[in-house]
Amino acid sequence: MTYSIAQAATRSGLSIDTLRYYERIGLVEPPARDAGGRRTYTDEDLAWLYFLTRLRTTGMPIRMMREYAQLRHVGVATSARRRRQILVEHRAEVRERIAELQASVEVLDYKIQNYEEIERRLPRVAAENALIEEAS
Amino acid sequence: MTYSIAQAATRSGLSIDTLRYYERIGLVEPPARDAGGRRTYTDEDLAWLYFLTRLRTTGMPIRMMREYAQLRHVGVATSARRRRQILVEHRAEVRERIAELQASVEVLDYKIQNYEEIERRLPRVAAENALIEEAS
DNA sequence: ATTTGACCTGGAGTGCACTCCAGCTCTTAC
DNA sequence: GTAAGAGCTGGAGTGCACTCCAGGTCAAAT
Repeated sequence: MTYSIAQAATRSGLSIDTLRYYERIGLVEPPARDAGGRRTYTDEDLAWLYFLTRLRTTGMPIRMMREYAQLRHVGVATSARRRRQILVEHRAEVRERIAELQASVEVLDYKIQNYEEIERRLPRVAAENALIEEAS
Repeated sequence: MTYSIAQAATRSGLSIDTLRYYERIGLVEPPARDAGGRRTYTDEDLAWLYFLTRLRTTGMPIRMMREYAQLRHVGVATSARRRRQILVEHRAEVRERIAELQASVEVLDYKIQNYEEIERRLPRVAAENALIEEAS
């Protein structure tokens, strides 16, 4: 089973242009072509695209994805360690990022609570609010 | 107590250029100036900068931060509701983002485990690895 | 008095990750 | 056999969020 570029785009959630762009910059190996010169993506290609979208979701910069991508082609024995290392380091960064976001959610919670208090008082007293506002 | 732009930069974690940039685009009110025309930041200014960095951390686009920033200056009564709404919506997005990242961490965990298995086998059999690799 | 260093302004430049375009070819349906 | 539609290429353009720069002012230290 193979897929046209349009199908690959739909299934991967990337745009057709992005697919070609990723190929240009060496993030994906050029897929096979059909008789008319059109790209044909395999399930394996799609699996790699899926993994790339996961890495992208986590904010991994393209140049790092490219390093990883290119290690795939130098052979397992020589690069498995390095690839694992990249993922382990990146996972640590993602975990930090999650912690940062959780801290930010707490700040948002606090601010939102503050506004709720303001709104509860608003119908009654308007002058007070400047003070409440300042304290937030 | 007031702070020079260099001090404000250090304390907020933003660069001097970014501080001036934020002012230009209306994210922060122009701070007071000293006799020589230099910016002097108050603790209140710094508190706002801190909150901005929290919003930035969560990936809020600058145009939304600006909408929020500008609502601060139209008065509490008229904008508290809208501001709360912005924060509530944004908090929902941040929570979604956290979930996405957690899903990605799981994918990373899986891949990393796979590499660990490969590495355990590597010293013994090299030919096997291509197969193991495929399966990942 | 002059040198040093921080700060000022308006505007240009940068890096990233796409996204769009013109002009072309190739297949498919009528 | 021709018209429509999908895909092709190389290259230009976009939006975001800064970041840097030239040329100037101002205040404190020597």
